[in-house]
Amino acid sequence: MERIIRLQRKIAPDLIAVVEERYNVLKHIQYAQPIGRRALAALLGLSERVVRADVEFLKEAGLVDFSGLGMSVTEEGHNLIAELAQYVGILHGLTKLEAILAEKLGIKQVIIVPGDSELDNSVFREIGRTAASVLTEYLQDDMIIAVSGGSTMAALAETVNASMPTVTVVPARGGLGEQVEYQANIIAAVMATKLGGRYRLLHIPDGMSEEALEAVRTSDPNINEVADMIKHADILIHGIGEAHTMSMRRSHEPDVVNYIGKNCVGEALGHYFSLSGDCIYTTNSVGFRLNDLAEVGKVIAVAGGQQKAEAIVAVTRAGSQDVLVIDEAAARAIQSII
Amino acid sequence: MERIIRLQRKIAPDLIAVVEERYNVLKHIQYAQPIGRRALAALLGLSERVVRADVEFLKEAGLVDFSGLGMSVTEEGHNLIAELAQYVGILHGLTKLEAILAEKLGIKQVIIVPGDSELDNSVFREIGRTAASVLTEYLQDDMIIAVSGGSTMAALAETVNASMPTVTVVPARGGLGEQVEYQANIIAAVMATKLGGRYRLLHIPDGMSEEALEAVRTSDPNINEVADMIKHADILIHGIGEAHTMSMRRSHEPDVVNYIGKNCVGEALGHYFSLSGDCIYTTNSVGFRLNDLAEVGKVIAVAGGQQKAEAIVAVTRAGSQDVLVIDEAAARAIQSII
DNA sequence: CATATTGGGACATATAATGTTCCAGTGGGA
DNA sequence: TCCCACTGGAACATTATATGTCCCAATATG
Repeated sequence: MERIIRLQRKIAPDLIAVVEERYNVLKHIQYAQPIGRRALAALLGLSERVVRADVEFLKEAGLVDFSGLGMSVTEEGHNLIAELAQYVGILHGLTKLEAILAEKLGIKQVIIVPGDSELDNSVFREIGRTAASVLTEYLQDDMIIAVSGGSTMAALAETVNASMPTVTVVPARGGLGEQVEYQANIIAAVMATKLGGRYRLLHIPDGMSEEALEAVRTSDPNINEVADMIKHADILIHGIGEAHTMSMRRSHEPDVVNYIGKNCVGEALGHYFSLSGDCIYTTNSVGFRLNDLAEVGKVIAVAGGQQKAEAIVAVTRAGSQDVLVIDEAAARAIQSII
Repeated sequence: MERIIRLQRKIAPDLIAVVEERYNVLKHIQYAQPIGRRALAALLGLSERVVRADVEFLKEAGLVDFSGLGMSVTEEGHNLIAELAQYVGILHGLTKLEAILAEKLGIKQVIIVPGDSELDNSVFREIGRTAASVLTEYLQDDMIIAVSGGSTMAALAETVNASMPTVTVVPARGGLGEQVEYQANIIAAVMATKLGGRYRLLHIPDGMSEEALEAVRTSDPNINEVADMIKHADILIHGIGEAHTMSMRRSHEPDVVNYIGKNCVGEALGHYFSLSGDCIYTTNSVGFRLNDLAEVGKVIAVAGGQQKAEAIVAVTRAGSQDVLVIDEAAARAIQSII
């Protein structure tokens, strides 16, 4: 069952919308029968003509009957509703969940990729691809895109597929502590290459002292330039990490790791957040800072896996994300904790 | 699995064509990769633009890659083909089977309703509804429709749903030996009422002697009139019966029943046919005769259940049917005997 | 270097979806 | 009994989408 629906979503994603709509229409007729087209349209929030097209199909399929009083579902239609319920339940579950999470987390749009990226690597890649197509959707000429690091972002960059020669990609923050192919610099370069556009890099390690930072800043004018581009990026697209994992990976001092582990659950762009969404700790670096958010056009967050549920909640509570792309496992885990 | 596909066929039948096409395109790319749009279009027998729309979708879904050499399926696409194979196999199985049977039986169009009408009553009704919509498709003003008797035809008549006030419905043959609601007369009346049209009846029992028939004919001018309408009907729509069952039901003489049971397998419109399609025996009655077939516009045959497989083969071999509506069980049984 | 094929792009046209409006019936309530 | 608000059916202009038909620069292959 689940597998078929996965296939469906992959090979014909627009079809599920049709199925959902027809099921929904049928259900509403059952609920309010006998009911007329106009009343039904008002009930469903659809235009009369669209409802008409739907009910004409349902009539043709023998699922509804027409009479002078209005439409009503046939016995067969009644049976079908019951059967369709669980089918559409799974189908519709995610889009419904998307709406719920969007409201609860205060995000404009939540996109849930079916499956579990921790168990199924194809789901992981699918998150990347989905986020990439969201990005492509917003892309326009001469835009500046800021990207974070991380394995998810790396997968995303690989699947970007558009021609945007006038776009510039920059890393959202310095940070050289990680595996090289997951560094923001590399990801910015990869993405820019895929887009046929330009990129600028930031060669600044995470966690430098204030003094050292200042010294590098003054000695290298490129850094301030890039930092300024980051602050006014048109699109910021970033991953979300678990606070503890990230603090370990970044080799912070043991007491800092401890402090973060005790107080924080989520990390994004070098900021560590508590579950309530407060920024508890920030690594020293050049680049994006939390109060730059207001200046940025669109913010797209990407993450997957139920382990990251708390982290996702923390980060989304902290700032105003526009789009959140997650997998089904994360979505369900989030639903259970908020 | 089967159930979901049944739901799909019911709630969104046109969508399965899309799935099939995309699967087909994907499969052909895999077979001939790397291949270009034009070559692929030629291979598939589709127009270039249509292929293009498909591959653009497949590309967006990450199932194919484009390069200067042509298109090739990604690893994910490769995996998906394997998964889709069985899904589309079932989906496509029937339409493929329709084509096979149409060719082997020499019928213009075979329509297979999924399921087994012997086991599932909804399938039985679905056959009726499907045949009714085929009928509606061909219906035009002032047409004369000849109908046979039988339970399948009764189900069909109930589901007819169109407004055709200028249409006249007549029974294809006399025949009063059966259950009243399954008689051709009643079915003609029901169907005419559903269409808002007229009907004419034939009050002649099956199996009268030649002399008696002649007597009734001369005494009642109405009979010859209706008989003439039948001969020039625009649409003839009839059921198919098992020879032995029908001969019993019609209370023929014991030796006739025996003769039919030994030599015939199929019955339609009072004619009994051998498996090879030869007319072995004909009940005496007024109305349609085999050599009237040429005069009739469209012939639609309807039947269901695997028990009727041989009967269907016999009847379709006998005359030129235009459309045959059967259920999946019958279709598979037919496939195994031809 | 010539050639055939590639993907990408553009644009007119055909087809389908949709918005909008009207109509003749027909129940139910006054 | 009459009126009114509702029904389904139909029509038509408008919009959106799909499709057919070219052309182009790039590129692998000989």
